[in-house]
Amino acid sequence: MAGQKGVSLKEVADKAGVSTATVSRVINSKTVVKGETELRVQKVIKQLGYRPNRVAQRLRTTRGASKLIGLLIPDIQNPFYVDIIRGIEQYAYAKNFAIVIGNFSQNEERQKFYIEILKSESVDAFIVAPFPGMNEYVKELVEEGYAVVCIDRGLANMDLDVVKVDNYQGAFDAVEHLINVGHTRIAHISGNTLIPTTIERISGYEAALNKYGIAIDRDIIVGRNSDHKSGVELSAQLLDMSNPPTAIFTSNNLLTLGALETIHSRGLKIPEQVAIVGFDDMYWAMSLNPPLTAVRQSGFEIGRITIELLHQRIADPTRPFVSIVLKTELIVRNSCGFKLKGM
Amino acid sequence: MAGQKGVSLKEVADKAGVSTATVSRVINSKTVVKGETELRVQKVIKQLGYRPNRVAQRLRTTRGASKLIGLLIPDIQNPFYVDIIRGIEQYAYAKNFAIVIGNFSQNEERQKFYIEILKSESVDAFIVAPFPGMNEYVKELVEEGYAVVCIDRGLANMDLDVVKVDNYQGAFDAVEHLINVGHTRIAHISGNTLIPTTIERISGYEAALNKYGIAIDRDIIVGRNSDHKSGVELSAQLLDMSNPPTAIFTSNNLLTLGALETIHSRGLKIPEQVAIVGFDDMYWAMSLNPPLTAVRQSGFEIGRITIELLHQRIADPTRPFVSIVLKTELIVRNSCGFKLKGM
DNA sequence: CTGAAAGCGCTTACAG
DNA sequence: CTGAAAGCGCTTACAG
Repeated sequence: MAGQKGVSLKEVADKAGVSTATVSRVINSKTVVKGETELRVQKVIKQLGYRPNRVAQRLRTTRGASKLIGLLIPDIQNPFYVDIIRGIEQYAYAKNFAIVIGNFSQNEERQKFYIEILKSESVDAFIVAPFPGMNEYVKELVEEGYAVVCIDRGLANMDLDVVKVDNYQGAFDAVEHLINVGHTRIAHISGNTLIPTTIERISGYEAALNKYGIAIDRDIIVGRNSDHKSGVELSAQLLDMSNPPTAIFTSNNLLTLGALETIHSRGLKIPEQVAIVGFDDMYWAMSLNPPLTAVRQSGFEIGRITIELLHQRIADPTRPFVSIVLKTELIVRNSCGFKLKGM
Repeated sequence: MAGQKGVSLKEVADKAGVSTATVSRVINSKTVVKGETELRVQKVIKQLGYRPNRVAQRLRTTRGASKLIGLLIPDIQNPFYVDIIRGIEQYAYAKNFAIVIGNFSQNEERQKFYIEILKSESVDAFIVAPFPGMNEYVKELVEEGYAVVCIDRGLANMDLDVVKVDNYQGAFDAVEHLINVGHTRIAHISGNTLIPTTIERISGYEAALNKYGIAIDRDIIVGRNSDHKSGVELSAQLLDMSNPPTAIFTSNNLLTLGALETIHSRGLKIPEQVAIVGFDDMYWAMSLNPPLTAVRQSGFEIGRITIELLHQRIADPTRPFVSIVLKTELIVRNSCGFKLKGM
């Protein structure tokens, strides 16, 4: 069980013939240390391969300096969040931050569980895509003085820094593309309407139809959850209509995959028999048949910006809240068809 | 920046009129505390909403009790590893363990970086899918007395607990299925041959061909890296041959996706013009067109078993090393075609 | 510029 | 069964 512990500050101090305070100073370089002393200490540090014990550091220092950030992710199976994690990590790597990930699997209870764990691990700050609705737990975090930045969506009951994407515009672009290519009967499979993101995408969808004078038909706007199963079932429901849509706009990647499964299982041709465009690009979207047309939101970029905001917030807790809204990009591949004559 | 710190042990002790030692005892319940005292302390704990500070606990306790496990993952974008993470997490959730993930992106330098970070975070133990080849860093970990369990592959230079899948048999089954269905000219896109897994899959491929008396043609066994790009390029190379294969067996999910991209971009029909079976199932494999036939290895199960082994190893560091080999399952969907007459 | 000392929040022999 | 005390490995006023 044992295993030798690492070299300690004290050992370095002894060997260098100085106090631990001095060694600590050269490591943190906050106060001035005489050049000669510093060199001597540095040498011993190198010699002994000394690495500060972060646990001890964290116990000692006040919040904001512990170099540990808690990351609360709704679903690690969703590639969108994986991209965000990668963006955050990139920065963490460079800045010697460590990240603890709590994957709460779209479960409020579990979100709470991870918040508790991460608190008792003394994280400096939290990055969270909050469980939808009134989120008392995340709200509490802020009230307790933690730096918090939200991704993908904010809180219903509190202002916060949030970095997200222009969901309205992204949805608008997708649907406009469908219209440009000749569709008029366009369905929308939306997600969990407790999530603001879902609502914004519905608005974008409706706005595009309005712009082109296409009446909105509530029968072909369907939604339940933002998951694969809903995609499978709702697309089936749509396709079963006596007057089925010729095109579907899906509100996220899981829904898209579900719809695709249904469409293929019925042997329907895309885009000839039914066109599809989805929110969220996937790195394997061109391996699909046909390659999928999709609204890309850069999770990586969201991650990068998020951690920058967090950094600022730790440095200045009084800075006003900001909302960063990134542009989406419509990636046109082959799942919507091409412009039809005369439309 | 501040934010009140949580309630401390001392506060609980004061309010309950006992020493901190006693409070600590009721929390860890290692020694006997008088029923009455215990009740009183429990009540105060509840009242104050006290939660032990894990950082302080970790600083104090010897290795093996800190409830923190380091997880070294080669590529968080690969859904196989995501499943493993989920399996591990499930258990962590139940046992009040916390997990720190280091995603080293197939980069040895970065693997080392994370090992250092995790060490200085005083993790109890490591779970690692080691960077291929002689892995001095992981070896060192073991020598320093950390509990280590490997996933997917072991170390070339040291015996260790490892949990993996029967790669040989999985590959064999895939290729045999291709043969049963009528193919004789079967190519193999393999991966990084430094990874034992890759080698085992090649063996399985060859064994299946041998069993049915099909000559092995080195020209159609191609391999470079285990990534998407290699899949795109190597499949193109195969398809460009004057005598191209009628079927391809790909060594992992990324390779499969890459090959699919090439096949679709050439407008080739699957399975009529080229059949494909891949190692690694993906949760969206049935959304592909056609739904992909694949060798499933349960990452979730691997994760679950891994953490159990780790638990045992922490409890008994002298237990002999074991290698757990899980079965794979061939999921037959529609990418290989059906039995042809007369074969 | 540097050291002695206190203390972060715990756990664990050692006494009693 | 319980408490006083030491100590895990650091950092940071406070003196000098």
